[in-house]
Amino acid sequence: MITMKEQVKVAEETFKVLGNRSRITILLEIAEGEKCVHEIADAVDQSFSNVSHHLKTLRDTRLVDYRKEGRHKYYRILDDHVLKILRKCIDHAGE
Amino acid sequence: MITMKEQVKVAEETFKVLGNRSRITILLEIAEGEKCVHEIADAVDQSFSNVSHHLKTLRDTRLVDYRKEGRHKYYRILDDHVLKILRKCIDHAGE
DNA sequence: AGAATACTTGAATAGTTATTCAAGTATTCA
DNA sequence: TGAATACTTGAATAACTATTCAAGTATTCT
Repeated sequence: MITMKEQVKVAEETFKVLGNRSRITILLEIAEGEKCVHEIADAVDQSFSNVSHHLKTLRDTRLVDYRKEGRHKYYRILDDHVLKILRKCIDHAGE
Repeated sequence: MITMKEQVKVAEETFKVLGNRSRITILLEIAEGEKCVHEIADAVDQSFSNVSHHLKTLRDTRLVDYRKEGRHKYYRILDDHVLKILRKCIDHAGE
């Protein structure tokens, strides 16, 4: 049984992760279809290394996942619910 | 017409505000019904001043609003949509 | 008017986070 | 095996954020 306090903590962490423009952009990019790291870095126009760091954050919070193929890692959304929340918030911003 | 980039920026700001345990707790507290600052401070067990600072952040992002009555300020939720998103995320955390 | 209550604000500081750079690992290809 | 590609990681640092403390404003009460 998870307590309310723990739930709030998890929610806080999720919002912290979403509260960053680079990570939002990365998530929206991956949501289009799985992409490898340099494709993501190109799309979001950020350094390779920085994107890799953000991907680690997104992995650690189980928002994304990847599939290894040769020397590439194809990232994809793992938490559809959080993606929905992200999209809702973006839509809400456009009112 | 608001651009996608601007929408992402607004969403980022909203998530930043939500990505803090004190502010989440304050929002949930106010959502129960309007409360004045010292009631909120008692309920969330934080210093008066700190709560006031957080309320400023919540006001600035138009998530809360207040009604003045004598020397009290009764705070209430202004953005129900964001409250819904918060609740969804908390519920999601409890799975 | 003066004291008390309710709240805000600004400055200081301690802690956190984002970004860059340089070095590391893993896999493929010649 | 060695070079190249794809990605990760750690350390350094710069920027940002949360919290506290002290001082400020506004309103009420006597």
